Amino acid sequence: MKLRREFYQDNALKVARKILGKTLVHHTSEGIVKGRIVEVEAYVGPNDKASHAYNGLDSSRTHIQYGQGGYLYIYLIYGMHICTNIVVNGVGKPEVLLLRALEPLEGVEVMKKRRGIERIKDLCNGPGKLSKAMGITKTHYGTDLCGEEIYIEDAPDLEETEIEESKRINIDYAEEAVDIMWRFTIKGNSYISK
DNA sequence: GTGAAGATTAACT
DNA sequence: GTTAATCTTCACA
Repeated sequence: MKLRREFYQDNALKVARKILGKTLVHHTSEGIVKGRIVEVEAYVGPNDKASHAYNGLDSSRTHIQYGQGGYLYIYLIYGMHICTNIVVNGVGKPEVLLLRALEPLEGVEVMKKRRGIERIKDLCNGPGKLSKAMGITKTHYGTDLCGEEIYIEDAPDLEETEIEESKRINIDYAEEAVDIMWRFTIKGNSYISK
């Protein structure tokens, strides 16, 4: 069962809790790959210094964030890694969720081939890694998650006690925003990033 | 047109 | 723990 548009039309912190445990699906020419979402971070612009949309910045890169939820926001970081984000909330609300880690479920052989490694636990335990393993590239910027190529499959909601909140990672430049607990993980899952 | 910095990763010491 | 790899984007002129 594919998640509908309504799922994404809510504030980032709520959607982050709901999206944990759901399954990201990508239909590619090499086969179908699926991964369970076990770690996300919320970026709530324009008041979040760590967000690319901080201070209401609406450039060609961030523009997709201002549209309605349920679309992919993709960008290249450090010249070599792809980061995959999901736009949430309504028009005029630049809020996104950064996918930080997945638990590989299907198409594991394809992931191994793309990543060039064998250890399953290392396939998707980081933003750049999961993007490569899932076959997501810059060309997927703006892809509609309510379409057929990439979407999220529904799964039962997790118990509150299974969700762990913590500080976000690698945003030291964001001053006071570094202490906000906007990273959400599934407690005890061994596929989350280091 | 130019320059600085980054929501990371892997391979070091 | 430290560092190189590598290129897009933004801010300014």
